[in-house]
Amino acid sequence: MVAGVLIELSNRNIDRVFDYNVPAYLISKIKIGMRVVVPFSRLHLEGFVLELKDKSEVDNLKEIEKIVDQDIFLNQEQILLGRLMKEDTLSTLISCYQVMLPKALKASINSNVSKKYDTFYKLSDKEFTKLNKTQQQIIDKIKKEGEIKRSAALNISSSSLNTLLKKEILIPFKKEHYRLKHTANNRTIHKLTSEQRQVVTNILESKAQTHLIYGVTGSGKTEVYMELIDYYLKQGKTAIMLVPEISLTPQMIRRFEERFSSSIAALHSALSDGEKYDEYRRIYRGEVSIVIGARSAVFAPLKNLGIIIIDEEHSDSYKQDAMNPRYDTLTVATHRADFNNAKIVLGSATPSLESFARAQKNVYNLLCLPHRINGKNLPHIEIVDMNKEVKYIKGHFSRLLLQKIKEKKQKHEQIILLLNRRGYASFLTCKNCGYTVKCPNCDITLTYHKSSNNLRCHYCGYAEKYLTTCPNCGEKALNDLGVGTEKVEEELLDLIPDLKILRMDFDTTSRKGMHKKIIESFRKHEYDVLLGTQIVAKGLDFDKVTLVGIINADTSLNIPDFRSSENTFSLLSQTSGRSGRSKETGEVIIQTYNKDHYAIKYASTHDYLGFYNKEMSIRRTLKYPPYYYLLYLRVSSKDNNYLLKEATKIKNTLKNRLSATIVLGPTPCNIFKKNLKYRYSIVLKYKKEENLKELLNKIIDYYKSNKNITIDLDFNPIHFD
DNA sequence: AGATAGCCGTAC
DNA sequence: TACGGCTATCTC
Repeated sequence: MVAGVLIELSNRNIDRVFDYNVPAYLISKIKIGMRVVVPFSRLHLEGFVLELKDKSEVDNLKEIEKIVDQDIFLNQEQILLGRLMKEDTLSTLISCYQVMLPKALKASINSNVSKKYDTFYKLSDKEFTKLNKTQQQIIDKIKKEGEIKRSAALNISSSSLNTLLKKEILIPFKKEHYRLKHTANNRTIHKLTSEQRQVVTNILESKAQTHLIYGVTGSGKTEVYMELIDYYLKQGKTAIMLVPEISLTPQMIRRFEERFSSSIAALHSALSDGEKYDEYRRIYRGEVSIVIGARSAVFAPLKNLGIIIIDEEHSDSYKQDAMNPRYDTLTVATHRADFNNAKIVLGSATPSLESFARAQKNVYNLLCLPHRINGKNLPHIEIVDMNKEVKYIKGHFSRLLLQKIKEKKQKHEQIILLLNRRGYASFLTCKNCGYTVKCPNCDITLTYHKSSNNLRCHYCGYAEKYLTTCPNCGEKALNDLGVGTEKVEEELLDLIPDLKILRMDFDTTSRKGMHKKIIESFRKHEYDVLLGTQIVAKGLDFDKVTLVGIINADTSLNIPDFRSSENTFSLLSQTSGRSGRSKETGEVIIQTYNKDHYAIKYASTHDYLGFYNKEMSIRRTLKYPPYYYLLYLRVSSKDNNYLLKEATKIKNTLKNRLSATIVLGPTPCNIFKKNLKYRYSIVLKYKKEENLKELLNKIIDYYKSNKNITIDLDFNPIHFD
């Protein structure tokens, strides 16, 4: 027997099947989708078996060395999905398969991610007489429960236990235990409002594949999701529940565990490799029927999928853009829905323009939840014009915001403050000559990290010591111009000394489990204020929060990105939505220097539709999504002259061969130099272009052996750097 | 990715 | 003619 194996190296020259003989002793074991180790050139590499056949066209085949994992391998659906993803993204096929499996499964690192076991005891069939009281206790317990965990038996008596073991009355055995604990459920079911019920019924009765729930913050989307999932579980099907980031998972998991008796698995980046490994195997073995997780959970190998829910669908975390394959979660979900005949439900208070436009065109089924479930109105939003306030500003705070914070504290209510750090980093600039400290490898400003007191490059990891003297002019005038949550916390404490402030940002949440801790202690009202970056905008649900303050609404407006208005609108709306979710009506204060900007205006009146219409007209004029598709093509090389020459050649080829496409560039990338390589981008705008992928494949093929130039493709890009 | 074979220039 | 550097090719 011969196996066609796809090798783990992600290189376009070898992104195809290589044939190997299957040794006799593996013939009965080997299956398509299994990971195997094969000799390749002088290397021993892992690969996936994609074909099994009688003979090969090639002579002198080498042999498969071993099977990596007898139990976990790509199923038929995943094999197909990989091919579709390759077509979608033009990435290597191997990279598409690699994202589907947690990296802990890889043979080379498998050695330190092992299964964990507990020791249990059960009764042997040995006759026994004469037992003392504690021994009898142990025996009784085992008779009642069938088996007993070692730790439980030790609670009774270790010496009695040892005697029983010595007499071989008890036999020890090992049982795997999964690292992540999932708390038992209490079947808490909230009764749906009639509005929620209607949405559920509509989705279940509709023939559409994809549904968009446009529901204001606090409208109870999660209850709708759970009700839908419940329906499919009762049909014997399974469900995937996707959330944007880890920040949402603990809360979501808790609510799901309170409701469902079937087991739930969690998959997200905050899990250790071991935990991921365990969770993946639980899913694979069919021990769970609901998977909750971030982007990559869309690949969860659940069988008989009934529904995929994408919560906060506007979130940019659903696009993988830092690495190949640059896939889009919704596209993957659609392939899986096609395969399983499943439904997709998107939900958001601020749907992406792309999704809402599709809903308007009836490509998606549109459902609305216009009211909050607590019956209260959406919070009242007040805009503070910081231009007029300028004389009175203390630190970053206007008079109104400060006064409101004091007021709420007095009433024992809680406050969330958002420091909008999108497009805003902490960096050092010389007051004397204007010099900013940059990375020697990448053309970007180094970011100042207070915790480690050094300057770090965001892109390549380069770090250098914190400077005080300017290397350019020699003056002691280097200054930290960025604003971090630490600085704002200091300011606020100066102004209101007895305020209890809890910070939540990348630095405070990077340690494992910290995120959950912060949320829990704020929920217990151990603090008055939760001060954080974007992370506080999403999905958090605290009863006592009645004031949300947005310290600086503007920074994200200034990013050179066609989506900056949309992102700002959605950030403001989402953050505002954290206020007044329970008994009290909430308040929101937005501090801005651009009070007339439409994103801020529409956000302050909770007018999604108004924003949508305005933004759509701009997108139409400027030929941006959803009117046009975008492709971001980036070329990079260490040789700038050569690169520019080749980039121009590529641009001309595209321009000459594509009739219905707008070709822009080549332009130096926002990060012109990264990791010692220069970068240019070419942007394509198109609606329908039959030959696009064929042509792109030819271009990629032409350069695939050229080590001096790298081509990256990103369809429907989110970031342009 | 990493090894190798082929092709050029130039150094002695 | 011998060696180094560059590039294209190959790995079942």
